[in-house]
Amino acid sequence: MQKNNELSGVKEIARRANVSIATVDRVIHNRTGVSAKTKEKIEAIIKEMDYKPNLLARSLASRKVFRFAVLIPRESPETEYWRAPLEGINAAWSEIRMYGVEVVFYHYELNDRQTFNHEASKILKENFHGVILAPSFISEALEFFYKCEEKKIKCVFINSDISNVSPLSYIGPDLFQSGKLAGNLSKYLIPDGGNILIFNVSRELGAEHHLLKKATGFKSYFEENKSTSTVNMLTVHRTDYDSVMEELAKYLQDNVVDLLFVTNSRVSTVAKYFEENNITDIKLIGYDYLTRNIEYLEKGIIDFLICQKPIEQGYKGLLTLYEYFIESGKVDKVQLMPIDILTKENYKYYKN
Amino acid sequence: MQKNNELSGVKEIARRANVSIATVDRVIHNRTGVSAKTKEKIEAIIKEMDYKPNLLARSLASRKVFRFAVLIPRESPETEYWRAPLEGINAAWSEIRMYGVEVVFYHYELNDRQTFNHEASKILKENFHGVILAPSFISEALEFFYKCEEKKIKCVFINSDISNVSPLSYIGPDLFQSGKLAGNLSKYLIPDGGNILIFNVSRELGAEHHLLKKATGFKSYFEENKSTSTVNMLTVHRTDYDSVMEELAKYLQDNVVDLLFVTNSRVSTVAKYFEENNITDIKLIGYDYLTRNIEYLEKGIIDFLICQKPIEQGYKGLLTLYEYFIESGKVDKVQLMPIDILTKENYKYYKN
DNA sequence: TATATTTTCGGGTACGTACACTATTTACTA
DNA sequence: TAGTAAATAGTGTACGTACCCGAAAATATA
Repeated sequence: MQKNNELSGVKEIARRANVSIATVDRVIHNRTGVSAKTKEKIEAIIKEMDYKPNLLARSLASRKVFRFAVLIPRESPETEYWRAPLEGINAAWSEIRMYGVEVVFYHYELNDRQTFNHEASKILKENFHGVILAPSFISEALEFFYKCEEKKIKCVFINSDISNVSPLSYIGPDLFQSGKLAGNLSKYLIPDGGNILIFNVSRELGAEHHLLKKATGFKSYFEENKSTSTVNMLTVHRTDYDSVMEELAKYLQDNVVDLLFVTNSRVSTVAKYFEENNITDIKLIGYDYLTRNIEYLEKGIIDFLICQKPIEQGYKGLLTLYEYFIESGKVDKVQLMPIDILTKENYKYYKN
Repeated sequence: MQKNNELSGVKEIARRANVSIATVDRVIHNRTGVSAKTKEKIEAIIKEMDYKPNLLARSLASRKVFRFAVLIPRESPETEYWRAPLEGINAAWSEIRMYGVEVVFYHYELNDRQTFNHEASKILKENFHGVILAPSFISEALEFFYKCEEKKIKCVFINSDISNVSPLSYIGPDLFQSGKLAGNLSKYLIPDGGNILIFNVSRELGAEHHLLKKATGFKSYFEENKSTSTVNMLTVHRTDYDSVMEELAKYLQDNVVDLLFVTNSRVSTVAKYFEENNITDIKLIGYDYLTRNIEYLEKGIIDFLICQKPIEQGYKGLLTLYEYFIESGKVDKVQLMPIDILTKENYKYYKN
C-alpha cells in the first residue's frame, strides 16, 4: 500500500504554472520577487488545486524554532490546582515538540504580586514568540500584556480573563455563568427561601476579581428566579486552615446557613472544618477536581464540585499558539470551557 | 532562531557505530542483514542516546499508507446521535491525514441487523489495517470481530462494549455506572419512595444489551441505597412517535410515575408526549446532547441529560488506531468516557 | 584454489518543502 | 545605448528517515 501518487504539492503547482518551485514558494510565503502576473496565476492554481502544504515536510525543511513562555502561579502547598494546567501544557508540548516548539516555564506566587512582576520582566528580557498567561493580578498583568504587544509577543490568557483587552485568545471558564450554575445547583440541595453564604478565600486582593465574577453570577441566579433565599458573602484574606476556620466559625455563630458556596478550590478547607465539627446540615458547593476536594465529595461533605477542565486549558493554550504560529491558522478569540458538575457518583469518570 | 543542532538522529548513531545509515536503519526496523555484533553495538548506542525517531521525517520518507474502516450506524431521522462520532472521526482524520491515513466509512441501519452483516462483509473483502466498530448487535459483531482477528485487522470498539472479547481498545461509557449516576440524580428530583419507570425504546432486540446495562446500573443505585422507591421497566420495540406514545399512555393510565428514565437518546419522544399532554409532574432523565433533547431541556421538560462525549469517542477511536500503527505506541485497552450531567444552566457550555 | 552463494553493509535517491545562492530579465540612469 | 541597479526567476542543497540496489566480505561448495 502506497501513498497516493496524485500529482500534488508545490512541484505540481510549479509544473502547471510553468515556473520553478522557488517561485511557487515565494508566492506561498508572500515573499517579494514575483511579478504580479505570475503571482496571480500561481494563486489561482493554488486555489484550484485546493493545495494544502505538507506540514511534515514544511517543519522538517524549516529550521525555525518557536519559543513560548508560560507564566502561571506555582502550585502551592494549599492547593494543587495549578498542577493541572501545567500538565496540559506539557502534554501538548510533547505532541508538537517535533515541530520545533520550545517552552520555558515561569512561576509566580499567588500570594505575592511582586513575584509576578519579577518573572514577567524575565520573560520580556528573552526572545519569545508567545506567552501563556494566567492574569491573576489585573493591573500587573495588564502592564505585562501591553509590553508584550509592543514587542509583538502574542499572549494567550488562561483561567481568567481581563476586560477591555484583546489577547490572541482567552481559554477558560465563563466565570459569571459558572457562578450562576452553582446557584442553579443549590435548588437541588435546599428548598427556596434558605440562607446561603458565598465564601471567598483569597490572600491577595488582586486575585479576587476572578472570584467576584463567580459570586456575581451566583447571586444573579437568585435574582433572575425571584428567589426568596438570602444570599450573603464573606471574604477572608488568609488561606491557612486556622484563619479560615476562625472567620467561618465566627460567622456561623451569628448566622444560620443552609448552603455554602466556596468560590474556589479552597472548599476542602471548609469541608475539613465541617467534618471536624460534625456539621452535617450545611450543603457545600465548591470548585475543582483536587484530591482533597474529591475526598470530601466522596464522604458526602461536599455535595457538588464544579470543574472547568484545567488540564485542557493548558493543553489548548499551547496548541492555540502552535496553530497561530506554525500552522498560521486562525484562532478563536474566546474558547470557553465546559462547566462540569461532579458528584459522588460520576467523579471517577471525570477527566480534568 | 534555529532548531537545536545537537548531533542526533540515525546519522549520529551511524557515525558513532562506524557504520552506514542504512545499517542503523536495518537495526531500527529489525530487518535482517546485520551481524549480531554490529546489531548489538548499534542497539547499545541507540539506548545510550535515547534515540527517538523523527516521526515527521519517517512519515515523509515512508510511502506506507494505513487504511482504516469505520462501521457504525447511519444517522437516522429519529436520532442524530451517530452524527457525533462521525464528526469526531473526521476531526481526527484531518489531523493525521498527512501521516498517510486513509479512512473508509460503512454504515448500517440500527433497525436492521442484516445491513450490519452486509457492510461487515464488504470490509472483510478489502484490505484494512484496522476497524472502528460500534458493536450494536452482539452476535453479529462477535462474528465480525473474530474474522478480523483472523485477518489480523485490529478492532476498536466505540459506544458499547462486548464482554469476554478483547479488542485493541474500547472507547465509550461505562454503561452500568452511567445508569447508576442517573439513579443518583433522581434523588435530586424526587423524594425517596417514589414511583420510577425505566423506559427502553429500541427496535432491534439485539441492540438492547446496551440499554439493559444502563437499566441495571440504574436499579443498582436504589438497591445499594436501600431505597423504598419502586422501579419498574418498560420496553417498546417501535421507535416512531405514535407507537411510543401509545405504549406509554397505556402504562401511565394504569400506573403512577414520578420519574421516568429513558435509557437512550429517544428521550425527546417522551418529552414531546409530555408537552403535548401537559404532563408536568413527571421528572424526566435521558441521554445525549441532541438538538431535540436540548430543546426540551431548555423548556424544563427534561430535567437532566447524561452525555458521554460521542464526538470524542470517534476522535479517540481513530487516534487510537493511529497511535498503535503509526507511532507503534502502547494503547489503553479501555478508555472510559466521562459521565457528564447537563442541565438547563450548563448545556450551552458543553462540548459534546 | 577457484567459484558460487550467502551474509553484511554502504551509496544514493526520494519524500515535500525552505531557503541560500545564482542567473536572467527588466527598468532606470547617464 | 552602454552600464548599472532592481526586479524576477531558477538551481541546488538540506531537513531526517526509508529503502532500493549493488559492492564487499564472509562462508560454503566444487
